[in-house]
Amino acid sequence: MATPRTKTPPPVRTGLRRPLPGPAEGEVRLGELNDFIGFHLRLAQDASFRAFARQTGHPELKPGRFAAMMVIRNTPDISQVALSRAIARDKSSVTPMIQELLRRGLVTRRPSPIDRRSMMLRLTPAGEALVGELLVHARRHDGTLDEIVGARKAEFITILRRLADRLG
Amino acid sequence: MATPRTKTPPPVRTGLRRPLPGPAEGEVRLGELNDFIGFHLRLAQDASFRAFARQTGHPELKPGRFAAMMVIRNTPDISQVALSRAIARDKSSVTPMIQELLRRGLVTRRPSPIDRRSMMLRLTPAGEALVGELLVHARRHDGTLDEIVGARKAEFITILRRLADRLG
DNA sequence: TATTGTTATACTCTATAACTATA
DNA sequence: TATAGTTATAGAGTATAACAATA
Repeated sequence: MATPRTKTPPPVRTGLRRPLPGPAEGEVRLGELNDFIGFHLRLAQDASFRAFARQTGHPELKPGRFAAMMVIRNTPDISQVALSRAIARDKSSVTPMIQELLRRGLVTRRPSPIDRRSMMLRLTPAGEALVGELLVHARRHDGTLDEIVGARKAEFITILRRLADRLG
Repeated sequence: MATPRTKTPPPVRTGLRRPLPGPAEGEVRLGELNDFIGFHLRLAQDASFRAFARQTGHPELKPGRFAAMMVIRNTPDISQVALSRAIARDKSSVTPMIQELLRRGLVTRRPSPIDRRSMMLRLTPAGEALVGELLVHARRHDGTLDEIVGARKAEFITILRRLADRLG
């Protein structure tokens, strides 16, 4: 307080968050939290997200973008609203996302000839290339998850899907 | 553009996000995304989070706060760093969270007699009361999740825990 | 009337880096 | 040297509401 603080330079944002240590053994007691599915869902999703961001060499492209590009790739000429439903986000959240992908030359937008309100999205060749590259990392990442999940992968995914479906 | 837009009033933030519709059947093709654990983890976590926020009558208290309060309740005199590890967040993320809980009279902070750098956190009676109340909703929420998950709940949680542990 | 997409607006969460005080 | 906690700073993610164009 007595000494004037030197001006803080803007922190460098790496976008690559380092892994955070989990709770140290015996350090804390979670109590009933231990029985809550929601709590563990959050921790697992968070860890998975971080691990993916770390492993892919593209810290600027987050899993959310990757998922959107995958959907566009698998459903060419999809509209923004349909995309927003597929990734469970509001359409107003999709707009800036698509704008970024457009700016980076990864997707194209063409007006639909059928419905002049809506736009048809497609990946550009650059977009296809990037998705292909990210897919390598995504597969490796999911391979890691597979090992952790074990033999019951299909059942595990079924349950996750059921959760997402029924809670919507 | 031609017509000047009337001044937009600041949007009302409810904090209670409405449920978003999932992908409509047959509308999109997710392709390989369907096999990725990470993708379904995200959708399930997101849906669970929203459902919890909707059901509890306290839109101002998010699951993150609830988890933190539970940890403090179960581990009285825990330090902020230990808490940050328990909830897998950086200590700098804990500071504003604790400040909010302090301001609202839900926790107390006392300097540790052993280590004068660290603070001991506890719930106030008001904090205990709030946690107790939220716990009712959390239990109901998790009961819903239980039904969806089915008989294999224990195994399901074990897998989630393993994911969080090994990906850290 | 309803829907697609955009814009204005703004909140929440979270992190990094530097800093102070202790250890 | 290392750790506990704070602060300055800032980016990512996402939402609500109103709007224009179209259905």
